[in-house]
Amino acid sequence: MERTSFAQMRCSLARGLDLIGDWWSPLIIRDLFLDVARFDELVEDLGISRNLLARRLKSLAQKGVIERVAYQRRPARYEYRLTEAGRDLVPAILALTAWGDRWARPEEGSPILFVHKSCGHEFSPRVTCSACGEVISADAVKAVGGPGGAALPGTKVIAGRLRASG
Amino acid sequence: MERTSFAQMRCSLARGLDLIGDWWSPLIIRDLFLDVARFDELVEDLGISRNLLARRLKSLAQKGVIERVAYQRRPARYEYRLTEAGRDLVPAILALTAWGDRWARPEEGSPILFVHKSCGHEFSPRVTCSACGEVISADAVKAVGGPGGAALPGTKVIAGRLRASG
DNA sequence: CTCTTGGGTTCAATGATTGAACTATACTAA
DNA sequence: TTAGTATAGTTCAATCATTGAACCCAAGAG
Repeated sequence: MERTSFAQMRCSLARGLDLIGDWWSPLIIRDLFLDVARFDELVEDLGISRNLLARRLKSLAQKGVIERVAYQRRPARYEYRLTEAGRDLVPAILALTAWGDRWARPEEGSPILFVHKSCGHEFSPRVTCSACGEVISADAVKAVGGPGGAALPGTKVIAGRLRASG
Repeated sequence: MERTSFAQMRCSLARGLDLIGDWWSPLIIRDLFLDVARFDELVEDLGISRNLLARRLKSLAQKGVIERVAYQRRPARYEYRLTEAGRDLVPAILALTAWGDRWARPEEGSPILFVHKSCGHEFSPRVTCSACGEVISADAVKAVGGPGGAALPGTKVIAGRLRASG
């Protein structure tokens, strides 16, 4: 009766969630992105249990999203850094943050704002179409089956439908 | 010793995660988006435990992400639909799916592909800057403190830093 | 009047999360 | 020399959540 693993599902969302690992992980990745990178800082910032943080960091490192790096020897001290995969996850996390900001913002206003260094403006992350550049809404997207689709747990019903409608 | 709630954190990512509720929820939302909307279909598609699905659906409905709608009376039968907030979450989920597709794709290829109805092209969801339209990378983003920031659990260290650097 | 369908509940067993206490190493100051 | 501090964890008991299986109930359908 372990928690059901998403790793074997034929769904990139499920497999992505499996890499992330659990509920605290997005906040850990947010913290690493914001340069809160050391064990005790993470405990203090998040209020997470120390043993749980230790396990999460190990899991994220093992999955290749973060890495453990010594920032000094004698005494050996470590911090955690985003890998390439981890940095690539940041925009998706920003998109989720923007959603939270629209639908669950504190009364006092947004906790964090983002500035795009390239253009200098404060901005809101938007999800757009790689083909035409337009902002994407749920209604404008049609899903079609890909070569990796299969009717396994996680996509048992979906796989057949996408193949039929393809 | 309940699971730590993210609802009071002064972080839109944490609050967004709190709305989503748990690990299965993104997959449930994906299924609703793909018109797998009925209780038994969800159980079959995902392989989720029935009692857990029931609790998740209640929680998502209570948080305003989905709604329970009778699609017939006599006998009363229900399906679940995304609310406006739920539909607005879809692009963020697509961004996460695209990340999973880059870093955890099955050997056989992508399980699902997306077509943008407006332009007719298959596409990959991209996160872009609302000000200049450029694709965003982690390195190009600077975070600054907003009016809702506060040094509470979840942002105890971050809040001070963002205020200082603002 | 029995069977099937849809939409759930209830239950025991097992894992995961929590918070507190503890460990270990190396430097620092008195 | 000795006490104290900083960093980075590990160990532990108690509680919570997740799992899978079994069960329930109403309303058609045969």
